[in-house]
Amino acid sequence: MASLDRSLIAGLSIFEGMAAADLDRMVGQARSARIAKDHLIFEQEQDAHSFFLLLDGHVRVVRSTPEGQDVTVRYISPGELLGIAHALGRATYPANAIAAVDCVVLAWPSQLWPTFAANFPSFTANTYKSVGTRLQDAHTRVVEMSTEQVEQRIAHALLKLVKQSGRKTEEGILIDFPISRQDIAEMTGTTLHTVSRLLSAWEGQGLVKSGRQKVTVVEPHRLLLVAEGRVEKG
Amino acid sequence: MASLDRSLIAGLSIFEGMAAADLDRMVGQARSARIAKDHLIFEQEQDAHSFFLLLDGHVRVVRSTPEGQDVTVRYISPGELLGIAHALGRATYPANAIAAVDCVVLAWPSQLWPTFAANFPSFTANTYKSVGTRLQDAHTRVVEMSTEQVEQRIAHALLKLVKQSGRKTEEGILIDFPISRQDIAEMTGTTLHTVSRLLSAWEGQGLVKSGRQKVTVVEPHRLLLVAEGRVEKG
DNA sequence: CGGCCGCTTGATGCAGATCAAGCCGTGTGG
DNA sequence: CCACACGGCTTGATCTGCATCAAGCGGCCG
Repeated sequence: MASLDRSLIAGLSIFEGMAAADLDRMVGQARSARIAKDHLIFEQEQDAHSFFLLLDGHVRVVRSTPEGQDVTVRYISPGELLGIAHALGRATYPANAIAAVDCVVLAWPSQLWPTFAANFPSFTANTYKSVGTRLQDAHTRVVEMSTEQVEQRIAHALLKLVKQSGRKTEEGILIDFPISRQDIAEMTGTTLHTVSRLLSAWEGQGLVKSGRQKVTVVEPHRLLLVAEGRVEKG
Repeated sequence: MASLDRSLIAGLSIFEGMAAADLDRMVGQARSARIAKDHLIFEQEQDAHSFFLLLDGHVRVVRSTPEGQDVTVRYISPGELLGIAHALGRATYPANAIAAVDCVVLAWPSQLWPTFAANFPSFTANTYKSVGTRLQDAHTRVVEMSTEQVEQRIAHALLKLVKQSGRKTEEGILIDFPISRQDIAEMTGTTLHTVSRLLSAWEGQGLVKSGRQKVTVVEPHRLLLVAEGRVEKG
């Protein structure tokens, strides 16, 4: 294994406020791994042996129901933690984590968590702050599902993805990993058919451009109007 | 103010593992308050000056949308913390907290949180464990809203309330605080009309008994079958 | 005693799921 | 290097669960 170096992680906001020596100590206990596209990083219900930091790539976190329906909980971007079940008092992973593209992660054994929590207070505080954000996000999503039409939910989902992983191109802002109609449906509690129809309609109005596993938002501002339900349907 | 005593809080699971002296230290910095039914304990968007422990009563936590629709995030039972925005890196409360009945709370100024977090590690760990549970609950709710019919969601909601605040009576298990059709609708993303129709139907089948702001689950086991969608409609 | 709040119940409408059929681009194996 | 199979997408037709609209009831509280 190539030796790991604190330069991998210094500068990530989750490590903000940590001394260089402490960063070295953390990196020293990590192993790195590459995960090929479409492979699992961890699996729902399984023993939460490790927690992870995504260094490169994009990860989809999916909860599967007993009936076999999948619901996407969130997408993880580089610099974020995942699989921190132990920090939240759980012994198993609550969902599947799937590499949306080839990924690189750092992994620590879960039993190190208590030591890290005791010795690296800013890391701990930063982690819980991000857990707080996730809790807010989850509640926001419950509110959206309770009060908004499908059209608004899909618009909100695209805007969230754009904010999180948008890359500027000459056509607009591209969501920077492969994402299918089905994936968007699983984020918004609808079907790929409805997503397809709406994207087609929006493409007709010049709001977005999209293709096979690819979505570019051309007019974020007008899409936001749709998301907020402040637009009449043509 | 009557003097507060650690016997108020010793024995609550959130304080498990704490020394008596530390409990005294925490209680010593709290003030207690009574909140009359239907009054706000804290308000969405306002400065999160305090966090609270519910000693007695029941609290409804509600997010209001800009359009004025309300979504119930959760119900709080005695022994639970609420308003811990600061612990999650937020400066304002994310929702309204409304006393469902007359309540008694302990309140601590939010600026004490960092001290508590530094000095009372088991309290901190217990708190984050319960935050973890809330995050799981929120995700479960997103999954339910994405995959289940209204009928199943309402059944699940009633079973959750029964588990959390059920009181055995001769007729069945009573949800132990006033809860209206509208309240249940706000928990499940539906309308009071639909809730009313379903409760009437279930009453006809002997599954529940209900009246003005009152629901008793007569046959939890059969209601669970409904919740899991394993029952054909008569 | 009267008004209001919580509840019930019928009638109607519609957003979006489901059913169905076919297209296109891409990667693969012959 | 081509064919073809498969995965992702589109688009029409139909169906339906639940919201919405509408009206009225009853009991609790002031």
